[in-house]
Order: sequence, then C-alpha cells, then structure tokens
Amino acid sequence: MRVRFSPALTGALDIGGARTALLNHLIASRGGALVLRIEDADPTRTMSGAEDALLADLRWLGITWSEGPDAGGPYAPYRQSERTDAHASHLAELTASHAAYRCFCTAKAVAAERAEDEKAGGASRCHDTCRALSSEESEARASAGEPYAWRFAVPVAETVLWEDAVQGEISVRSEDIGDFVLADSDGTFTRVFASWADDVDMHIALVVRGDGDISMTPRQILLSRAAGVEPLAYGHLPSVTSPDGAPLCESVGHTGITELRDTGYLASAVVEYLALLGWSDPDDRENPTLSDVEQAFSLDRVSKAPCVHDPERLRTINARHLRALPHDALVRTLGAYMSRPPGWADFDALFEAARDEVVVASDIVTIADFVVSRPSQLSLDAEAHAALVVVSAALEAADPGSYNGEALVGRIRRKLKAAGLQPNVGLEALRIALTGQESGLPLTALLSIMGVAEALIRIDSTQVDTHRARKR
RNA sequence: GCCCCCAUCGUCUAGAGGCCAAGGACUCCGCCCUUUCAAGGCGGCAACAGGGAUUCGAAUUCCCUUGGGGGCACCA
Repeated sequence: MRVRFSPALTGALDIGGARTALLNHLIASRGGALVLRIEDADPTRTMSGAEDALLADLRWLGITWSEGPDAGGPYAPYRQSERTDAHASHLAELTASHAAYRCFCTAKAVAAERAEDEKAGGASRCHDTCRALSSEESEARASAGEPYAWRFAVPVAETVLWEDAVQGEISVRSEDIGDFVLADSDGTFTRVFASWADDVDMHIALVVRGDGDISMTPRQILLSRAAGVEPLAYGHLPSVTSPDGAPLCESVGHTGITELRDTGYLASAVVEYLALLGWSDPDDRENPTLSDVEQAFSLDRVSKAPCVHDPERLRTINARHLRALPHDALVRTLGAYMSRPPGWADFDALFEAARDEVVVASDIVTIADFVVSRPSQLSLDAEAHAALVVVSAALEAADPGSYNGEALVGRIRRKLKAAGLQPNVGLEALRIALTGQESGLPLTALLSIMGVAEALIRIDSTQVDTHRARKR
C-alpha cells in the first residue's frame, strides 16, 4: 500500500503528528511505501528550520520513508512549494473541461454572503452568479484585469460516499460542500487542491491523515471524478487531545517529539506509547515491540473516538524500557546527560544502580547529584544519631579504602545488632547522612560508589538536633 | 447558528445479541518479598452517559437527550 505523510511546517512535530506518521509507516511496512511530502505552500505559515527538525524527529522515532525531500524519488520534488507547475496543469485540465470557473466576488462579498447563509443555515458558497457567467464574459473580465479566484463547480444534488478506512462509511451531500476555491486571486493554490494534485501525481493509494482533514475528502473525491482519475482511499484518524481537554497543539505540556527526546525518553518507548494510543493489539501483548506492532497493525482496530494524551503512561512505559536496556546502552543513554565528575572511581556503577530509579534519562542528573555533592546542614534526632555513631564506628574499623558496599552494609548491620539497636534505624540514618534523602539508590551501591573515606566525612558532618522529635 | 462524527473504570482500551453480576494495562491503595530505597510478585478500589424502543435475552441494534470532537474561509 502506497501511503504518505504530509505535514505542514507550522510547528514542531508533536504527539499527534508523530502518531499519524507512525501509523502511515506501519501500513507501509507491510509491503508498501511511505512517501514524505512537505506541505510548505504557504510561506507565511512555514517556520524556518522546521523541516530539518521534522526529519530528525521522524528518524529518531525509527520512521522510515522511501521517497521524500531528502531522499528524492520518482515523483520529485517532494515539497509542495516546488510543485506549483504540476498544480497549474491540473487546474488547466479542470478549467478546460469547465469543472472549474472564475469567481470575481471579492473576499468581502463572499464573507457577507456567508453570514447570510449561516443565518439561514446550510453551507456557505459563492452564489451561482459567477458560475453562471459565460466563458466569453469570464474571459473578458479577466483580461480587463479584474481579480478572480478559481472555484470548483460542485455538482448539484449529489451525494459523495466513501468507505473510510477507520471511520467506516461516510456520506456528504454536495449542497453541504459549496463551490470551494482551487486557486486564490494571487494565484496561490489552496491546500485541498494542492494536496489532492500531489496525491494523484505521486500515486498514493491510501491517504491516512487526522480527522481535522475529513472535510477535504468529499471535495477531493469530487476532484478525482472531474479529472477522470480513480478516487483514492481515505482513512481519518481521531484526534489526540491534551489531558485538560484542550487541543494538543495548544497545550503547554511535553508533547513535542524533540522535547521528549531531549528530556531523555527512549524512541522505543514513545513508539510503543503512540502505537497503543487509540489502537489495540489483537494479540493483547503487554509490551509489544515495534516489529510486533508492524506485523499486527491494521487500521480497522483504530478507535473512532478521540483520545487523551496521558503523560504518566508514557513515563511508565519509558521507565520500563530504560530498565530493560543492556548495560552499555544504559551507560551511554544516562551518560549523555551529565559529565563525569573527577575523583569518582566507578561511575558506571552509579548508572547501573540508578537503573530502577530513572523514569526519564535526565533524572540521572538529580540522582547523581545526591551522590556527588555532600549534603549540607544535616541534623538528626537523638535516636538516629546514636545509631549513626555505631555505624560510624563500624566504618572506621573497616579498610578505609574499601568500596565493597555489600560487605560494608553487612558489617554495619552486625554492629548495630550487637549494640542492641534496630538495624533499620541505623541504615536509614546512614542513608540520610550520605545523601540528605530518605529514599534513593540502594545503600550498597552508595557505599560502593563513594567508599569508606567519603562516607565517614559525610557522617561526621551531621549534627544532633535535640529539639527535633523523631519522625514516624 | 448549521452539518458530520464519536461515547465502556480517572486514562488507554477488550467487547460484532446470550461466553460479561463487563476483561486487560497505567494511576491509586493494601499485602508479600527484602539488610535500607526501589524493582518484582500478589490482591483491591474503579466504567457500559441518561431515557425510551426492538428482543426470550442488549455494553453490543434503533430513536431521543446530554456530553465530546471536527467542519461550515481567496488558512496550511
């Protein structure tokens, strides 16, 4: 199946756009091709640098295309802004067969008529005045320099019907469509038209896009009929909204793909999340891989209802993917977020110890900081401090150069027991003395990384707070 | 205002007339494991939007209401 992804460069790729791209990729991956086409026809809406960022985001996700602005292909160019000649020739065909006509109404007049129409109900349309013009008169006014737009002459009293690949059968009456604009008075082709022309020229078999574009479909089917080409198949994906119900693009959260990557999400996690958003695996696997999804995907299992982006779920999936990483990949991933501080022996051990702790890779910064920087101004209640004295004694009796956390914790525990104290109290106090935190990396790891000497320095700097009641 | 689409736990969803006093996953809460923190294991809370109709029987079909989404441009 030949499919395409054709984003406008109005902003960064977000969760919604990435999902559309991914689903197209999934369809293409089962014997087909994905065409990447950039819809940059409107320069005022196109952000500079957006194309490079888009391609980078797509590549990072593992979405591949066989034809595109970077890759070229048999139907190049793949930027809409460079295809105006092709658009013009399609328009010429339509005007030759009188499927399109010049409309001399000003934008203002049309808007006024529309306001009237809305009061009465029904679709807006240029009233038939221009459509009824003879070709001689139309010609004459045009050569006299009167500005005009090209409109498509929508057939009257017809119903356009198609089997939408995700929504099922959809039918639209032609009177609800109105004669839409193909090219505006300054010669710019509209998106419905340009995108239809490109899909036809690039031999796209199935158009899968967001349901915001659903209203373009009956128009494009009509265009195909008028041009005498076989109408394409269409499928419209339900929208993704942000947790507060607002449209995704307007929400403030972390929905940009670039942002997710920079924060330390793994591409595999984002892909799994995206695939499972509005689609369910027929085999009900809990952690499907990309290839599982590629093999099992079909559009008929895509939900028709709009769905809500759930950042918490994405985080959970990411934490799971991080935990499953091989050692080297983990070190590489986490290491990218911090430089190794000098004077610390085995920092890889820290990465490994943090494995179960990190949700997104950038979390390593905070986690490592508790290990690297000494906590300041710590004061402990009397009971904890008493236990800490025993802990301290145990460490002093150990080899000062020891980094064997396992053995050290065992030794501390024995000493605490021998002193008639609850081992837990001492170990918790030790954790706080070392990092200032009540939770965090395993103590064994902490001692393995900082060693006896550093641990003793931190313990010695704590103070007793006699006024402070012991918590819990 | 008009047109179209959609509606199952808080979220993502399973569900094609009897297998459903509705199943899974995430979150949350307990318990277990444990030399601390996690992870892990086990268990729990939690939904068919409301009302009619069809049927022996409805989450599943139909209608209305409500709610949500999209569209109605010389925007991409």
